Amino acid sequence: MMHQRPRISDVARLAGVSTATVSRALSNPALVSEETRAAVDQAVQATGYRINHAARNLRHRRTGGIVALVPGLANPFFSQILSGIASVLAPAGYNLLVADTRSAGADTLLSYAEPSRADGLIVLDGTLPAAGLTRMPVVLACEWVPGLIAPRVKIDNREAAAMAVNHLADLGHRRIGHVAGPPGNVLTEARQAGWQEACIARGLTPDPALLYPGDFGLDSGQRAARLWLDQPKDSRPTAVFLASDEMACGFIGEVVRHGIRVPQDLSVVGFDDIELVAHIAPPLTTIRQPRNQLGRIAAERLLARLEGRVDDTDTVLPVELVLRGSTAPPRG
Amino acid sequence: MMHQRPRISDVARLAGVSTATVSRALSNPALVSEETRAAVDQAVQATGYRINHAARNLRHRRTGGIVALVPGLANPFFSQILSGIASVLAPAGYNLLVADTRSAGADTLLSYAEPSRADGLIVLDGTLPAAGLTRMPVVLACEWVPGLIAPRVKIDNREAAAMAVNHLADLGHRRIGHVAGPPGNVLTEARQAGWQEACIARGLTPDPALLYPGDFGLDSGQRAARLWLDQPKDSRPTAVFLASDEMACGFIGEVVRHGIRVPQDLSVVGFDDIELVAHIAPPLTTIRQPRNQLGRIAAERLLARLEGRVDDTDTVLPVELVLRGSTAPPRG
DNA sequence: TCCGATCATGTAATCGGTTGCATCGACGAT
DNA sequence: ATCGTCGATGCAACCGATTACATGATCGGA
Repeated sequence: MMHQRPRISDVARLAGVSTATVSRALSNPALVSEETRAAVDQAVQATGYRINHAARNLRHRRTGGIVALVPGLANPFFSQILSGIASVLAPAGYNLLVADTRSAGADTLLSYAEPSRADGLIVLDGTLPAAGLTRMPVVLACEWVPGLIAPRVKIDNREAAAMAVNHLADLGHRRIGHVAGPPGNVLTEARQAGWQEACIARGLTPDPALLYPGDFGLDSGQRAARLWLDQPKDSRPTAVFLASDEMACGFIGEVVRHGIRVPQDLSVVGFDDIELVAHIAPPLTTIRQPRNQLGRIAAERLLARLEGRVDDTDTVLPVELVLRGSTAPPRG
Repeated sequence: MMHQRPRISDVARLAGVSTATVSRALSNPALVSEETRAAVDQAVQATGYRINHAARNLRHRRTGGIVALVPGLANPFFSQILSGIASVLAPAGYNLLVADTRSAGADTLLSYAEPSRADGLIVLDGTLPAAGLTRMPVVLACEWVPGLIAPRVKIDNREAAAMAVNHLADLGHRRIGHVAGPPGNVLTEARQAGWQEACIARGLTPDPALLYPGDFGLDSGQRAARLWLDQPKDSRPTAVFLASDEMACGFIGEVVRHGIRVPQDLSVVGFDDIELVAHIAPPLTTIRQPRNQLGRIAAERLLARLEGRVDDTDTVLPVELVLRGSTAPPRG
């Protein structure tokens, strides 16, 4: 009678060889003779043997897992990056472990950065403490932790913001507002700086009255819209660049509800190009980030690092201004 | 000079006890004396010892991981369920492994259902073969595999569809269309059946001309809209119930682009209540699914199963019809 | 004073593969 | 005929923690 699950020694006994030979036949077939290989294969079939990963990993001193630290799993923006990551890791034989940095305590998170839990880390959250992340190979994707030396895969957020502003300025807008991301976020800072610099470069004033707080979420876009609606008509911006598409949706939804027409009365540019915004009314003009590719490249660079190819350079992916229906020249 | 990472024997030597005592002090402190515990704690501090999970798991014959099989990680619908799952698993000390059933071969997927890779499985994809999934504890969430005996956490899709139809019928609509999900999907079938039955119950005819193919995706909503636009004005439905919010967005975007006004010319009801649809113009009337809760409960039931509490009943969560701006009485 | 119960701790087997080293036979070269 | 080489395989020591069992100390009770 067979015990629980068959072990390698069960296969060895049935094939009439040692466990060492079975192991070699399975993981490096070139090392064993043709006949032995056949005998082992048949014994594996007969017993229904499946390898025990825990045992193999213990011996190999690796886990076969990669952790992705995500600030908000429910966020469609990050899930598309995750999708890119998964599409690279799965074929490479790695497990993708996902941890939400929002719903876990700091100690829990750091426990993911242990070599016995995962072989590497992909960090999508720039607000984590750099200290805890140095114990294993790390790649930063999209966001990044200031002070942490590790390869980054990202876009040029400053330049991207400038593209948005330039587009609006080209249309003739002179007062271009900005709804920023959450305070302290590296993306927030880069995009806001890009907005400021581009305004100045075009001879426009990035007045504080044109800057609205936000946090990338839908509701904060709505709140920004209320602030905009409360401003006197002749001093409020005729165009707004928002640091995320979600905020842009919240913003447009709110102003439209108050009778404002987009783009006739107000032009709006978003950021990210999440799938949905091509289909809302009006379709959103936005900056497209190659999210899937971003995830894929981050994963590839981490794998390269695990194979010993160390390369601390940053990868900067190109963005694209997608012109749709939410922008037009100002009235008058 | 310390070797690589400190092992339990390093701690033992420093504390002047055996490895067994260290193990006990760490995992079951009640078993050791006060002084020993203090000595061990101090030695742990001094060495910076962290447990090796692979070794512990090998001995315990468990992995500490739960796999979620997701059809399309990038889909915001699923990522919210994942978020619920993660919020339960992390505090319980389990790793969440995510695998995208779309981007992996069948053999790869089945390899996730091995006891040495994970302790349990949460299946969000109803199109998987039941055969491979029986090797470990499974819970089905949202979608389910027909023929697979395992607890299901889901909503009453028939009833939910009926709620949508009844709402439209109450408004006075007599021709109510339906854009279905992908063929063969269990949700597609249940929702379509609910639409049919409710129509009949209200004395309406679920004419085949009122039924449009779809696949839950944005584009298929757009395609359905083109079909609708091509129909003669006096025979096309005055209201459409779509099996997903994404399709509803694609549908509305397309008809609005052709000068149709929602809800004046056409009423639209979606399904899911993904976050964004509250903010588009017009805000979408839809069926809300408690996605986060769905994930949480699925995870809790799996954990219960892992602790030996077997319970094969289904959990049916309540849905809610959310009234917004995309529905109104028909003209005339 | 002696015995059994109780508590703290150590010894060593165990979880299940992997792999360095040794062994052995066959074969080509000298 | 002899030696060196090479290919195939087995032996046994790992990887690092857990835990059944054994041991020894302590203590209360007879």
